[in-house]
Order: sequence, then structure tokens, then C-alpha cells
Amino acid sequence: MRVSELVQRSGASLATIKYYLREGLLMPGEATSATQASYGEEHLRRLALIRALTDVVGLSVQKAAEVIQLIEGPGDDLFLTLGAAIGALPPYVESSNEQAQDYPLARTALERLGQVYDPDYPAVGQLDRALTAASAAGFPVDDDRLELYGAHVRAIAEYDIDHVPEGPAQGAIEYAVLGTALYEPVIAALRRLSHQDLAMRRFVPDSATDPAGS
Amino acid sequence: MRVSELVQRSGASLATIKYYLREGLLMPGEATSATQASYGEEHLRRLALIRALTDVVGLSVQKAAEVIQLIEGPGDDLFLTLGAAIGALPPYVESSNEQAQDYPLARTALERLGQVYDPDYPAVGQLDRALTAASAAGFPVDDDRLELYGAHVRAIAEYDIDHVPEGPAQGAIEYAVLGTALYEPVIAALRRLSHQDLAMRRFVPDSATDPAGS
DNA sequence: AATATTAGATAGTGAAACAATCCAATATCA
DNA sequence: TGATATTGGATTGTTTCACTATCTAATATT
Repeated sequence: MRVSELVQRSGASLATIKYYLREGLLMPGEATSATQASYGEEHLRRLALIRALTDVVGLSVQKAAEVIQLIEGPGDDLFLTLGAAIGALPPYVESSNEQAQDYPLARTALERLGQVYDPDYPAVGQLDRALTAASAAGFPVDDDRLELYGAHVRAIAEYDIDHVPEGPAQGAIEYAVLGTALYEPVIAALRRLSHQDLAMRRFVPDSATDPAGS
Repeated sequence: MRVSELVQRSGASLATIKYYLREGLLMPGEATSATQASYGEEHLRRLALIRALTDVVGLSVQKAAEVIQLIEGPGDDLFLTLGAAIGALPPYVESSNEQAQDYPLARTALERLGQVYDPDYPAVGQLDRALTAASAAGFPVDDDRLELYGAHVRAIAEYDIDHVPEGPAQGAIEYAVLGTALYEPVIAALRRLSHQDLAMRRFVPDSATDPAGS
């Protein structure tokens, strides 16, 4: 298909597509002449991925480009590649490429959960920041909460790991990175909706049979 | 304390503090003269909250202002206030203030989970967007995954609801809004770290006693 | 009295994410 | 075959955001 059709089917404007082409998020179409190129279904899927990463996950275009580069041509070290991809996900913590950070809150939390972790893994810094921010704002995560959250999150993570597709490392990386990124908003939304469900059942008597409260 | 001390203790620059004052995120200090005002601990806490909402939760300054307004002076309808606050949280979905949306994916998902929900609640749109984006990018949420996620997320939400502080509605709103917002990054980071923990235990034999793999 | 600080107002800055325009080369259609 | 439309490639413009800087006049501090 030509660009005009890609514009129609993807919903993105021509200017936006050209921009993504320039920034390397979208691969160029197969050139058929000096002024024509043909695009395929993979371009449509890519556009959907870009919108998912930017609009839903909340990545900047540059971070989305990083993630896409990583799942396109993963390095030989699976853990390094995965770590780099996780590091690009929000909330972004600038990696201290010099001295290793201490991350005291994250460390004690992970020890309490009995979890194995690599201190250089970006998510450690992300956890520390999240715990620090919650405390500073007056909502510290106490041990009870941490343990309950940890147990249920671990069950979710186990399901994720159990369903890594077999086959080439490429597919596993893609599943790991995009599954981490794309399912997070799902989990967040489900939690918000569970809050509402529980609150309605508890505080609004007939809500179970009359959701809208009309 | 004077502004200079607030600058020191908060880590924010004077220009930034003035900006937050202008935008209504930070309440003005008590004026002691035409060119002096005194600030207290509540200003420090507020600054920490602003940074938590912007840096960690990922809100824009304007959305953070909305959230702060809502928890400062909650309306008389608890559910409306809560819905408005949730609506300001990312991923931001513009509310269709005209015709009610359909949200087919979210609807079937919530029906399968047997959850009560208000279709006007912003999280419904957020869930739909997240499910749609995941599908379009090639990672649909199948029923098994949905049910497992749903069950564990519900357990987390139950803990949240069980620990709503007693007392005035003001405190409950604040807990609900900030607990929703501030604990989400904690949950996300814990999931990422559980992935790593499980992957290491599964694929790297001695990792349980040698986390860094040194 | 000299110097420093501050509130309040206004203007400026740099990055980000496109959007618009231009040109020359090709397609497409009448 | 000629007129019109589309496209690739490059460049420039626009808008928004989150600050940052500057200025003035009044007050604090030394």
C-alpha cells in the first residue's frame, strides 16, 4: 500500500508518519521508485505499537524508539537487553552510570520479600523512588502492605513468566518487554475499577444490581 | 520559615516555587509584610507531593493541580470527586462529555470478572484503551490472563479499601486518591522485579545466593 | 547607610511532538 | 500526451510545557 492508505488505515497524519520515519521508529517502506514506496501490514502494526507505547504507556517518542530498537535487534545478553528496555519505561530514573546507588528503601523492601535482585537493574531505582515519594507525601508503604502487594504481584509475575513463548530469543524479548509495558496500564485500570466495585458494594446497598445508580 | 529556607529544604528552586504558587499547586505563605511571607511544614509536604505526582506518577503540572484541588476541597459527592481525581491520572483519556462511550473490550472484561462498575467512571475508558492498545500491538489479554490478573488485583484492592482511614471524608478522599496514584508505581516496580527474580531463579542456577552474578 | 532578600509581574528559554511548506520526480487519469 | 495529483526528502514553523530569568519596588538585615 502507499502512504496515503497507511494514513487512512492507521489514523496517523502524513506529517506524523514522516516524523516517525525520520526518528527511526517506523521502518521505511520498500522503495519502488524515487517518489514511491510500498508499505505493508507490519507498518500498520508498528504504528499501533508506537501509539500504544506513547499514548498508553506514556513513553516519549525517543524512549519508544529506544524500546523498539531493543526488541528489533536484541543484543546477545538477554538480561542486559531486558534491563535496558525496562530502564526506558516510566517512571524514568536517570541511570547513575558512575557510582552504584544505595537505594535503601528498595533494598530493605526486597530483602523482606526474600527476592533476588541485581542492584544495577533499573527497576530497583524505580522502586526506591516510588517508595521514597510515597513516604515523603505522607503515605508510607508499611510492611503489611508491602508483603500483601508483593505476594499478589508475584503471582501475576509468575503467570507472565510461565507464558513466555517458546522459540527464538527474539520472541521472548519482545514478550518480556511489551508484556511488561502494555499490561501495566491494564493492571492499574483493574485496580482502580476494583476499588470502585468494592466501594460501591460496601457503601451503596443496591449497587450490585444497579451499577449506574440510576 | 522564609522562602530561602523552603528552597534549601525542599530542593526546588525559587523560580520553581514561584511557578507552583502561580499555578495554584502550592498555597501562599502567611504574609508578614509586603515583601515577606512565612512558610511551614505543610509547604514542605506539599512540595514533596507535587514532585511525587509529577516525577513518579507522571502527571503534568496542570493535572497535579487538578488532583490537589480535589483533595483540598472535595465536593459533597464522594464518588464524583474520586472519579474526577482518577480521571486526571495517567493514562489520560479525554472524557466524552457528550455521548457515553461504548468501551466494548472493557465491558466484556468487567462482565467476565463479575464486577460492578459505573460506565462513566474514567477507569473504564482507561481499561478499554489499555486492552485495545495491547491487542493492536499483538499482545491481547486473553481470558485466562484477565481472570488471574483480576483476582490478584482485587486482593490488592481489598487491602486498600480495608485500610481507608476512619474519620472525616476529607481524609478518606486523600487516602483514596493518593493511595491509588502513589502505590501504582510501587506495584509496577514490584512486578518488574518479580519478573527478574523469577527469571534468574529459573534460568541462572546459583542466582539465589549470588544476586549480582559476580 | 549599605547591602541583601523578597513578592509580584512579565518576559524569555529549550525541549518535545508534531504540522506546514517547498521542491523535484514520478504516477495516474483524461 | 498533457494536466493533475501524489510522494519522498528536506527544511522551517507552531504550540505546549515546565521552567528560568529579569525587573521593580518594598522591606530586612547588618
